[in-house]
Formats: sequence, C-alpha cells, structure tokens
Amino acid sequence: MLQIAFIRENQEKVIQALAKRNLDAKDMIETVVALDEKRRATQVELDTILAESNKLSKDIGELMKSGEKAKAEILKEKSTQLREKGKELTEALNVVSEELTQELYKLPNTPADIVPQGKSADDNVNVFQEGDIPVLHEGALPHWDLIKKYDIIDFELGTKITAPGFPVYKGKGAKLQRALISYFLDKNTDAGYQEFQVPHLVNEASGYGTGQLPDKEGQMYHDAKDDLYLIPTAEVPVTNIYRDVILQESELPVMATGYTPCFRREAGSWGAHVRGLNRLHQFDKVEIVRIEHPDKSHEALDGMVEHVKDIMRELGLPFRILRLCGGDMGFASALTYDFEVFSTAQDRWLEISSVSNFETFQANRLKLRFKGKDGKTQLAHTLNGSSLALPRVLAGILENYQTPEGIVIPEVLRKYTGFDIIN
RNA sequence: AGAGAGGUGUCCGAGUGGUUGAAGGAGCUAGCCUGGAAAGCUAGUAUAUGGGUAACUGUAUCGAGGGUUCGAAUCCCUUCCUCUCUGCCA
Repeated sequence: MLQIAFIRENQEKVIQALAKRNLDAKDMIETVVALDEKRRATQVELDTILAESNKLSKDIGELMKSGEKAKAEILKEKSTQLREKGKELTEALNVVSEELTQELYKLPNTPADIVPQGKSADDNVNVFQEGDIPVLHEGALPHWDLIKKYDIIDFELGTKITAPGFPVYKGKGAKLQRALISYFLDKNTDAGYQEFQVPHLVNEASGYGTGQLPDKEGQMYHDAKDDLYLIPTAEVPVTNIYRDVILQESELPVMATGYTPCFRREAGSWGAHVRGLNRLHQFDKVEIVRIEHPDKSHEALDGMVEHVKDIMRELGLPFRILRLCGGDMGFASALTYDFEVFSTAQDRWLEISSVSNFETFQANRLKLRFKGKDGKTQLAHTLNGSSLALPRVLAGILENYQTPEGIVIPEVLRKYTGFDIIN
C-alpha cells in the first residue's frame, strides 16, 4: 500500500505514475487525501479532549488524597462529560481511518521510472535474449504428448482424485520434479539465500501483508472453516515472516528461499493456449525473497535477474527477459522482469519466472522496517522472484531436449535424477 | 480436545485502582576516568500517530479486543499465544 504521507505531498506525481498502469487515479487520490485530512482533524480534536480529561483525573486523585471530596465530585462530572464526547470522537476516528485504509488498499503500486507505458503483454520490452533454439527432429512433440508417450505425468489420474489442473507425476517424472526442486534450492542457497520451509496455508493478515488480499481474493483457495488461504506462492508465507518486524540495518539484506506447492484457482483464465503444463491449479515453485535497504533494492533486483539467468544458462534453455509495461505489471510491483523459456514444440514463449521489486508497497502493509545507522526507523524494500517455477521449466526441458531416443536430462540435473534419459 | 500456570520495555524482573511510559538489574550508546582496557562514575536508551521551522509537545500502547471507573499494567468478559499434566494422533 502506498504511504499516505507520500501521497499527500506528491499527489500529481502519484497520479502520473499510476497513469502508466492506464489508471486514472485522480478521483481516488482526491478521496484519499480528503479522508486523511478528516482523520487528522478528528484525531487532533480527540487528543485535546483526552488530554483535558487526563489532567482532570490527575487533579481528582490529588483532591481525594487531601480529602477535598466535594471539589473532586465537581471535576468527576466534568470528566464524565469529556469522556463521553471522547467516545463519540473515537468512533468517528475509527470509521474514517477504516475508510482511508480501504481506499488505500485499492491503489496499486506506482511503477518505477523505467517501466514502459503500455496496455498489455504486447507492450512489454524485450531486454535480453540468450540460448540457441534447437532444431528438433522430425515428429517432435509438444510436452503434453511427450508426457503421455513416456508416462511421466498423468492428468486424468489427477482429475480422478481431485480435479482438472492437479496432475499426478509418476516414476521418472516425479523424480525429475524432485531433482529440479533440489537443484534450484541448492543454487539459491549457494548464492546466499537462507532456506525456509513454511506453512502452505496462511491467515488473512498474511494475505493482506503481501498484497494478495483484497486484490486477488477470488484467485486463492480459501478454507472457510478456519479462515485460511492456500498459498498461491511461497512469497506470501516467506515475506510474512518479517511482518511487524524492525530489523537492524546491519541485518540487511535478508535473503530467503523456499520451496512450496502453489495453489491457484485461475478463475476465468483458461483459454486457447492452456494445455498440459501451461496452467495448473497446483504446481511447484522455488521462490527467492529479499529485504533490502531502499538505496540498494534496484541493484538487488538486477542481482536476482542475473541469478535466474545463471540457472537458465546451466539448464541450457533458450530464454528471454522482458521488462513488463505498466499495464501488465502486478498490483504490488514497482518494477518486474519476466523470464520466458522458448517452447520449441509449441513455437511460443512461456513465462517461467517473474522477478519484482515492490519497494515499500508490501513493507508498508507488513510494517516491515529497519532501524538505520542514524537511529531512524524506516520502511524496507521487499523483492521476490521465482527461482524457479517447475511446470514450464519441465515443459521447456521436455520439448527442447527431446530426441528420437528419448528426453535427454540436462547435465546439471543428472546428479539429482540419477538417470540421464527418459525413454 | 480437557485441567492448571503464565504472558510487562532489547533481555531479566517488580508492580493488585491514582503524577507508572512503567521500580530494580543486565545489555547497548555517549561522556568522564585510564598510557590503553577493565572496573567505577554520569547521562541517554520503545513504538505508533498528531501539532510545531525547531527546541519541544499532545495522544495511544504492559499479548490482542471489549467492559467497569473521574482514573486500569492492576478489577470483569472475550480471544490468541506459551508452558506443564491428561487425552488423541502422522
């Protein structure tokens, strides 16, 4: 959530920045600023009354001590009146504060300066591309046919036990999954990220902390009985470790990684290109999260991009990096780079990783701060990225590494799989 | 799931209705002392949100929320968490 003090002082700037998301925020900003003004005025009034009443109470105490009960009674009455007025003002303050918070929740993050203007994915800017696109043999197949041919993933079985979008991985397919998870985690921990195992269900406060709520309410699975949400990404539990935390500047940067399954309802997002592993309700992902000093977060984002690049290189997959335009960026992000792997058999790019800097947007909701060397407490910057999401990496490997003899396992994964070909 | 005990500042720990934002100690920071260090001495040392150019200052916060009262860390209710015992269980 954007900081109200910042909005108050930079209204035009905020409106202009949000315009990059094709959002005309003028009215919203006006509403927010008006509510903020009302809130502060109410608080001043309330504080004055409470201050008077506190003073009276002290005086009453003194009078009681010295036995001047009659005088005390007069003050008591006065104080009661003040308290009653105070109660009304407290209520008014709560109402206006709640309204303000709700309005602030509706505002997405302001895009960074280098974020390109644009409406849709077509306006994203290709900033990097690497890796040769392999020439496949005659009769090469898309991954949904390959998994059947080698019997490594079973969609029908997943539908039987759960529903469409919950595949069952079998044999070498299951082992390859486990290999990828181990490989990713090892790469991340080698780069300095601390490994976490976190709950796969989170409470409402955590959902709000990272910005999934209220924006993506309908996209998460929700257990109404216990009011818990299945996580759509490890970002939620991992980042929320630091909710309501004040770090010392010396503890920065915090670097965390974790593997979790991810659950997404994907309501209304099934379309033409959604086949096989391209979109699932449950999939596996290894996530990296960083908490940074505001001066260093953009440098950190570049570092994360390099890190994911390195993994793509090692896997030998052709990939490109896009800087997302304002219209395609997530609600909470200030700057996002998407990695896409080229799926040769499908002849299209598949999103495989998304690396973002949220600046203070999440930290403001999380109340995640750090105490600087100057003793001042301020909001930290949060960042995260997939390193990596499994299904499309798997799709990329299956399709790009297929040969007439079978699917060759990339060199770096062999020590994890224990086999070098799926046939 | 049941019974009991408890949750106070960075930490330990006092405090059962009245200048208590909170004794005392430890830690930390700065200064004094010292050739240097230790010890000792002195001062400072929470968070949020307002007002003020600033110095400064109002308010709230003793797990959380509500109530009683002129006044609550202290009394009452609800709730969360931790520990111990019992039960259940992968």
